[in-house]
Amino acid sequence: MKIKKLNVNGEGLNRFFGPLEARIMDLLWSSEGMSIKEVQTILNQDHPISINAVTTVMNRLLDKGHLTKTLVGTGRTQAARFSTVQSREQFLSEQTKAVSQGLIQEYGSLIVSHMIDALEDADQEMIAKLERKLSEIKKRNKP
Amino acid sequence: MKIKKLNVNGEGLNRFFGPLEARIMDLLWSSEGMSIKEVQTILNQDHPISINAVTTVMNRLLDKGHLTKTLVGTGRTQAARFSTVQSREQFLSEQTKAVSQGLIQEYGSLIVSHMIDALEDADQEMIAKLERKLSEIKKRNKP
DNA sequence: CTTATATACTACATATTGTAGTGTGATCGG
DNA sequence: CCGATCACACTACAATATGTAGTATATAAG
Repeated sequence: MKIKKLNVNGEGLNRFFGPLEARIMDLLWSSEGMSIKEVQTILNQDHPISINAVTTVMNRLLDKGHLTKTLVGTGRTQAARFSTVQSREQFLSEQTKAVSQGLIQEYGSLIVSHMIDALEDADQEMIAKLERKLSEIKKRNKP
Repeated sequence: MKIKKLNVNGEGLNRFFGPLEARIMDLLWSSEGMSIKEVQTILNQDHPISINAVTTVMNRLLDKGHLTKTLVGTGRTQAARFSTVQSREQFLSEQTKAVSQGLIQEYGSLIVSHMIDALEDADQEMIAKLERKLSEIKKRNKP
């Protein structure tokens, strides 16, 4: 359930998945589980996609441990529901944590500097949050 | 000269390059340029590697813009020197900056939190640096 | 029993990376 | 001056990841 490669470009889930994989995960995170057919129907509204393509990719996500499958009914009425294993929040948290830890360990102050630079253009909120966290750490480390 | 994928696992240059690519870049960054043969000779001391493998990978790094080639002499005495385009520092700075910016833009406070958590176990020095940077930003933003 | 449906299995295309075989041009030794 | 040798290029192949599609299977409806 851990991603190996991070797409440096690309937005949102595309950082962790291929384009089709990302759209599928997105749909499943926005629902309480869907059948392959349901996923295909929705994706097909954007641009034509075969049910086979969707099936393969969903099974791959299953193999990788990102999805689980629950069989409901049999045969023609069988509508296996695919659901995500982690919530979107859990997933993003886990992945970004792994990336963060790796980068900090590896590149330390270099990353911190860049992060700060990136923060300058960003939210005041975030900077405030950073300050609070910092003072927490200080309190904890040298009491 | 921008890396597309970041290997979430792996150490050092292996985050940005494949294993062989990384070893080659490392050698070239530790020298003032080397010929293919020189690189192969050194790599071959660790484990056997053909000059062809080295040649191909170095030419790929050339194609990607990570290396430059300067021809010296001709024929059998021709020893094309391959050198890095950027210094290791420039390269790492550029790449980590790209990654940082992307992550901050995309995941904002989530990344900040994880960074901070990762920092807790890390250097006091770095935390101090972070504080200084923070107060700089504050001064600049609300004077 | 035939057919439609939901899904699986298999196969193929592209990109990336590591590896190796063969080809080419030039110089050196005899 | 001709063949061996060297440095390098070009091409090809394997493995992996991802997107796509053809065919097969199981089952329920009629």
